[in-house]
Amino acid sequence: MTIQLSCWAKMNTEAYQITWLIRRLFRAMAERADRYLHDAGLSVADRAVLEFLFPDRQLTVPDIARRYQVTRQHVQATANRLLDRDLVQTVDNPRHKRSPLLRLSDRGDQLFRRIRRREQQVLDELFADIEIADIAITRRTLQRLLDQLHEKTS
Amino acid sequence: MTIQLSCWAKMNTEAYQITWLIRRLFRAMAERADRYLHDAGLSVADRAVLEFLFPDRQLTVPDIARRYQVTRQHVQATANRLLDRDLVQTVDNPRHKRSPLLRLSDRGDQLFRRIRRREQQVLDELFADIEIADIAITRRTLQRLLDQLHEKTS
DNA sequence: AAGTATTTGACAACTGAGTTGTCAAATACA
DNA sequence: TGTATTTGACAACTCAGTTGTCAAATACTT
Repeated sequence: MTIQLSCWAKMNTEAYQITWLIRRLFRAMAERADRYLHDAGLSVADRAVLEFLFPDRQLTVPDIARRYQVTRQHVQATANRLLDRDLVQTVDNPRHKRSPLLRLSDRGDQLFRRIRRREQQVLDELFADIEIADIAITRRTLQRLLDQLHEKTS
Repeated sequence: MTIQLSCWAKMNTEAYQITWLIRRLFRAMAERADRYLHDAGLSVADRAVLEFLFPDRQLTVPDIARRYQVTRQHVQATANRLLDRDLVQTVDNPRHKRSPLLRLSDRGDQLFRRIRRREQQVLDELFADIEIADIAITRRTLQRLLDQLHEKTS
């Protein structure tokens, strides 16, 4: 991550470094997350679906897929695994016979709360040394980058 | 990304949102990157290896693996693809008969320069609206998070 | 110099988080 | 009514990696 002064110095802008850092952080965080998710027997995808249903939302698989910006088929597979493990339940959907609403079961709710508590501990540690103002600016900047990316895409 | 006021409001801290944003940005950026990398017939892994050799470094496969923090076997596969396509060349390694040094070929160098130019355009656009001070703070904050994560891991 | 430990390329099988594509049933809309 | 879209189930695929094994090359210890 050292600044290199050469004909391609322009690429070593802070902007470029940010994109690089996002990649590295994604991998490092995924690795960290895997550790405690694995204890609970969950994948990242499982966790994401649980989060959409937490604390008491009722959504269909395609609903979640649209919000998660992921294919319906992928969410379906994840939801089916969670149903098999009784972490989510189906609720009759008055709007569609074949596409039930999903909600957390008691077990799912408890498990997800445990996971969030663990995550909060990790986050508290991770951000302990960083000034609140910087955190706010970072969040806002990342949000703007994401908005910018999505704007162009759609 | 709306703030929810409930018993789990604490989780909707800015810290939590940052980790969420990093995930989303990673995916959005990968999607974007794929578009122009695909035109050049490159994968993200290919690009990473080219970057390690740019502009005129000579490294072995295990060297790159260590710097990239990725398995040697994975880099090997990538390097072999790049060798097949004449984007990199081997140079005899005085320190190891079976493990040659890799360097960019002329084609590889030209291709990588083209890619960087495209990337710089995308980055310029992406960061156009964001204040320089915010970019600096964001970069510094992300770097500190990454350091923090690696510190704990090792 | 010999013997052991480590590093290396090649090969193979696996994983995780997705993707695309197809089918038939259910629903929405003209 | 008929046609277009949405949905669950199933299957095959991709991408960026992983682990594990083998034999050859190198490095370290005595």
